[in-house]
Amino acid sequence: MLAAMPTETHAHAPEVTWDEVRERLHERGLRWTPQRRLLVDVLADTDGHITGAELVERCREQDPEVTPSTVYRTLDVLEDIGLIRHAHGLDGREEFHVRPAREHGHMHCSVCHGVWEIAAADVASLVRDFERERGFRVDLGHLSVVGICRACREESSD
Amino acid sequence: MLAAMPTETHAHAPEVTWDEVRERLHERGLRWTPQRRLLVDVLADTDGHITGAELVERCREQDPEVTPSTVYRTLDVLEDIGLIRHAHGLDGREEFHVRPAREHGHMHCSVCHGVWEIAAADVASLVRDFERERGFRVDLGHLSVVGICRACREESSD
DNA sequence: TTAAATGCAAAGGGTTTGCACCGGA
DNA sequence: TCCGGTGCAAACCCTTTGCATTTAA
Repeated sequence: MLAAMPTETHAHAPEVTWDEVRERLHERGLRWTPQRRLLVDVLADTDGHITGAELVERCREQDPEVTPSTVYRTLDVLEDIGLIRHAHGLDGREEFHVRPAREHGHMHCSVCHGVWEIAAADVASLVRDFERERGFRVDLGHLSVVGICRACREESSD
Repeated sequence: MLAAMPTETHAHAPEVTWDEVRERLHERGLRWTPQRRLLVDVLADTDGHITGAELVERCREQDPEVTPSTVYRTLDVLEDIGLIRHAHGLDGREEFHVRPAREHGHMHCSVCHGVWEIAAADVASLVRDFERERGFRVDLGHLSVVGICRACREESSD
């Protein structure tokens, strides 16, 4: 697994940046603990999405003392302050993803289980249509499009 | 939901009707048992979507002898023959739905937890765009759009 | 000091599996 | 008869919770 490395700066300021986590917590009377720091480090190293169980595992690799309960409780807190967000993967499990500079949905290939991001622009007309025709406000961050990716289609000599 | 137009559905399992279930099973050397009959009856009574756990419960209401393992195993079989299909609900749990005459996706309101169908026509341009621009074949039956419905938006004095 | 956070262990909930028996075809 | 299906119980996996203890602020 990757070692924790310096956080990359997010070009387009998300609501909360890694550097701000500590103060965000403090603002709410919450605390900055070694365990939270570890989890935030792990998250900062994560590209895209990751399940709670995987996060638990990665944290424990670096510090076996960390318990699942702490990880899950911290995930809740981090979601509250807007650092991360969760949606559901192909298998239905929760997948957390780092709050992106730009909100986006996910495209899952049911064959290779690959996951790609869907930018707002990619589904702009969908969002617009749902809004206009049904008064439904699409939650892009929760949008999940499942299907078969190009590579897998070609592989199965489609 | 709105009746829609001819769908450009993808080649999927042949449509299976309730009457055909028995013979479909037989074709594969599988058996038609009282438990399967019960589950099929329950499914036939179900409008839209339902979780595995709920199906277990409904079956047991009618016949307490039925066990979860049988229900889940049968659900697998029924999905194999194309009678039902599953996607994931808001909470990430599997939700089965009766194989519709017309394949469709689902729209979930994260406030009231309402669920509506999305017809192929409603997302035709999305499907087309993904196909053309990414070579990605969208699985409409697995499409899940989460957001806030009109009623809930109005209720929160939007 | 003191409430928040942690570790531990146990519970939970939905789903799956191993196995011996049962029963459709 | 034969092999698929069933019930049972236990296992599983991920996640949550209660509670005593630790610790950040």
